[in-house]
Amino acid sequence: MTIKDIAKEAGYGVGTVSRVLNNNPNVSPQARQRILEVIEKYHFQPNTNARRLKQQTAQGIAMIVKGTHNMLFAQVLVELQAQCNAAGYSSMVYYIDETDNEVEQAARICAEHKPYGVIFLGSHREHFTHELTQLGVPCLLMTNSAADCAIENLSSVSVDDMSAAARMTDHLCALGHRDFGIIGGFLDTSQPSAARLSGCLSVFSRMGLAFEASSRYVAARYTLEGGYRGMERLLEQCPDVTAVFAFSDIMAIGAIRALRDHGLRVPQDVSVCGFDGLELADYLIPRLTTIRQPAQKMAERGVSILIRCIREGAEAVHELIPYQLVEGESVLTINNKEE
Amino acid sequence: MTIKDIAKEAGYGVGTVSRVLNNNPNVSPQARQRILEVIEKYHFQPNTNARRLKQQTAQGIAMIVKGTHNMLFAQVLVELQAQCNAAGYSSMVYYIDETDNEVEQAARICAEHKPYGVIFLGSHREHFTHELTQLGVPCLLMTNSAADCAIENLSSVSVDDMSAAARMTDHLCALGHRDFGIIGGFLDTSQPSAARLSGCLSVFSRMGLAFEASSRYVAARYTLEGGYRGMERLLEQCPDVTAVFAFSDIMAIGAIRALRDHGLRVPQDVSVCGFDGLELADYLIPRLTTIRQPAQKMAERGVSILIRCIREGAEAVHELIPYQLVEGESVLTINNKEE
DNA sequence: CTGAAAGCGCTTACAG
DNA sequence: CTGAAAGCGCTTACAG
Repeated sequence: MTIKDIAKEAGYGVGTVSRVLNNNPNVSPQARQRILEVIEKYHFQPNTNARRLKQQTAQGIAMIVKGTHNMLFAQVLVELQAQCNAAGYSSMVYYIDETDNEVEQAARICAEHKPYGVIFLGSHREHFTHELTQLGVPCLLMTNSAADCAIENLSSVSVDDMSAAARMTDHLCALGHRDFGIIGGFLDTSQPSAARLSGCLSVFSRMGLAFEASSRYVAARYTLEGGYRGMERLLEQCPDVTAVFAFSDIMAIGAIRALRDHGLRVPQDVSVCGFDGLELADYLIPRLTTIRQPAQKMAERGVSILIRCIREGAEAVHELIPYQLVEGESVLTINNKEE
Repeated sequence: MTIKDIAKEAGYGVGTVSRVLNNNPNVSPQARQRILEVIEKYHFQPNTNARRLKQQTAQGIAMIVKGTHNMLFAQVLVELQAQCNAAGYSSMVYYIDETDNEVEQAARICAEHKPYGVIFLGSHREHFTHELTQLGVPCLLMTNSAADCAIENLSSVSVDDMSAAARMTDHLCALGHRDFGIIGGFLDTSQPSAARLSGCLSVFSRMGLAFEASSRYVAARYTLEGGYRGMERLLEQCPDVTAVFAFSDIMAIGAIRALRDHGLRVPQDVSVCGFDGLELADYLIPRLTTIRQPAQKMAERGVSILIRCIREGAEAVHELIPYQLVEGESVLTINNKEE
């Protein structure tokens, strides 16, 4: 069933059928009505490939998400889609494997779907090379700064990871904590984890605190199980910790469960804080002390920046969004008896 | 940049270029090499629309997800994608608004992308009419039975909601509970909630228990906040409840937090159980007693069924997957002093 | 192994 | 307002 069949059945030419399909006003009411009838009768759907081939048209905004397990991404994604729709762009989500090269995948997706722009959620820094410019469309990295990539078509929106981690560390220190454990991502691949760790370290050094990273920083996946196992390793390697900083809320949940399974209570025995500020964090018992990355605000800024790049050919920008320290119930003041 | 430009630059015809693009063996090594060079030089990507227009080719399997907030869907989705990839199909995820008509959206998506098949996660039963057959491809509804829809191209894979809810209710009764509250979805739109409620009711009536649905069944959205507010309403309407059955784990988390905020502990004061069996349920404190819907198993069966329909034109089937009652720490035995 | 040509289903000036 | 025709970029028999 093609436009030709419709034309024949309706007794008009293909051009006229095409016009009614495209809401072109230059069609007589009776022609329109008759053609609409036939279209309805056969539930005709014009071939999009042919249509696009002619129109050379693009397709909204592609969102490439690395890993389906990240709840922060899920939250940001919802907001991104809402913002895109509000701005009149359709959006398309592509989940790719955590081990895939997102830039290669983006090239494939651009070739197939010709989006106006591409948004990345999650990234391995090493993949973001100048090859990205060959995509030929504006790109945006979410929740992760790409300022130091210096790729001309790549913008980014994120919180200042280093500063946020430092802020949380300061908070814990102010409450009397001195013996820290950290559960974060793998430093060679997770840029945000590296930034957050350096934020923590800067506070430690300012406070004159020793921090044996080899035993007190545990690298794990950003999952419940990662947090759980990471906490178990911390308990082995430095059972004296009074405060554990998990670099994601999900990891923090895993860590809290591990502590409980080892007979320790949060926050009475050990304080635990997270990072992300998921809605979930606010419903846990204890409510999680965490750094909130404002998903809606980030999405709003991200889409706005990307659209300026698309429509006006604006230059890439790297924007930092204010984070927020959320005080929950998972962190307690400590009286350091040793001091 | 088109195949024609490449052909000219390489000194061959477009046919030959097309052949190397498609790995057709009928190309001399030197032609292949030369053409590949030129392709590489310009980073040429063939136009997918043109390609598809010619090949009339389809595109893997479309997954239409209603609402981005459902964690069970997120889990199932991951498994579905893995299964599709393993079977050699690419997959594409389309999130649609909770208020959208998923069948209309599916029609649009089929017209645009011509998938081999469509998988629905989440549904309003009323939208699943015989219009679905006009999609012309096999469809599959996940986590929700479509047996009574009797649509010839629609299969489904789900647990037996009624039986699962009855099983959980039996379990609670066996532990001595008599005063129940239920937090579920809106019965007019959520088919699974209706089935689960009827499972509960069947046990109540078998046990000779009165259940005033108007006050003891609270309808809410399947969200943390829905669970929280639902629990608050239960506390108002029937403060005597000893056991609360939430029809999703996420709702259960919200309910537990609400109880805590009203000075009640779980499970010491009130028992709470969920439904879904998310990985998260196993990391909460207390671990959640829940019905596990085996995401991996369901995805495996779903994809296998859909592929048989696609490849062999097999008839739609409606398969029930065994659920599992997971005993966590959120439910306690009760001594009914009144008896 | 290669090229010229037809055709996929549509849109859009162009001429009427 | 309408139709005939060109052409979007590719693939694929067909003939050599």
